[in-house]
Amino acid sequence: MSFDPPLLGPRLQQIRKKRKLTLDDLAALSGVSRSMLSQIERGQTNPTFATLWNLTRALGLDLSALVEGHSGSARRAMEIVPRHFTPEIKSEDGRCLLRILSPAANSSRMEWYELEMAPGGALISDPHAPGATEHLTVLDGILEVRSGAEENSVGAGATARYAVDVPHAIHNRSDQPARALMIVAMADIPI
Amino acid sequence: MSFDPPLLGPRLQQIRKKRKLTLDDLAALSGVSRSMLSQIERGQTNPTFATLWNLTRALGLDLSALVEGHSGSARRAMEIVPRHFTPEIKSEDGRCLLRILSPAANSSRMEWYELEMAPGGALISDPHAPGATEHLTVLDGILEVRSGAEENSVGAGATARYAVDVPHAIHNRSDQPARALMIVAMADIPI
DNA sequence: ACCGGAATTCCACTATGCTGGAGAAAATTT
DNA sequence: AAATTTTCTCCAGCATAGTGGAATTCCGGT
Repeated sequence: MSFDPPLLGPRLQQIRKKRKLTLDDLAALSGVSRSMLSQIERGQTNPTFATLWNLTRALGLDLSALVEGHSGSARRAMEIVPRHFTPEIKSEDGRCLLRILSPAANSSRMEWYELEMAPGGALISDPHAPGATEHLTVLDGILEVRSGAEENSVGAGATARYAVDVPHAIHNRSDQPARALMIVAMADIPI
Repeated sequence: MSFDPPLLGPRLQQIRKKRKLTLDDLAALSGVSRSMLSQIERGQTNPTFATLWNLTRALGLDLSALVEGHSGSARRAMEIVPRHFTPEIKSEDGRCLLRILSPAANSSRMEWYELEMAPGGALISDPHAPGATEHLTVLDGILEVRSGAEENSVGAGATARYAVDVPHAIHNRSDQPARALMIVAMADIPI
């Protein structure tokens, strides 16, 4: 017994064009030849797993994203939350500032914050619920991020994804202030 | 650039044996030859998409189940995504840069980005799925945000929350570059 | 309309994915 | 223990995945 695989081409081409990438651009990003990309998009070949893997990694997609579509529901106008209305959490020593960016009436399982940390600052946390993860993108400066026993240095533009159902911490051990976006997800998002 | 694909074999064999299937059984179920199944399990070949599709359909699995698998194995504590591995979307005129911060294997209904927009830049979008909302926090500069017929100016530190299941746009009409964090939620988060 | 450059498709070649049958290894039965 | 059956791996051959370079098509400017 065998099953007809769905078309990958149209979706791949849609994504590529949406990102304003040429076949050459994507070839350079993914290590898959221009010819092969063209053949995939036109449904003229059946790519191997390694080729698909390279493609999805380069495009920052999940494998299934090339196979499926999306879905969602409804909403309204616009709310502006001025800076001084944005809730803030400050550490005792004043070196850490967490600004709560997610909405107060937040029914999702995610929260997001802007973190500002002066030199010598630290954010030390106990374990959250099982399965919880954190995604920290450093916008400026350098931060050390620890999850359990593992610690890494994260520079500007880089993103750390780590478990926070274990003790975790963020330190600014440099002599420059740092700024970061912190997303906390309650068990929905695998690393 | 290319990426090493993860091993499929161990997971596939694990599933097959757990279900008490021989290679012959699975070959009949999936239409993939015994030899090929054996080669896949031993990591001796790189299967095509059609072969993988047949396998996952026959086993009643999602594609990603063969990749992520190992649900019982030790989870990695932290992943670091360096800056240059962060997928980017650039506008034609080069004035807008979107960096995709959310993870590739994103099973949540949210995506998040960092947006950089030079003076004169614009991000004009068609409606997303019904119910989708966007949460834009301006880090630096000033941006004009439009949702449907409503438009507002958003300064540094402020957050705009608005519907994106209508035509929407972001403009930088100032003479300074702007930077912002953009969270896109598929219907989970009310404004 | 013409032109030049960019983007995509075509082409021919090599490497390998995939097969069915044979043989080897493993498991079960006598 | 030997014989038999089941399961898996090896083998050789065909089809095609994937490539780099050439040719064609597309697109914007004049």
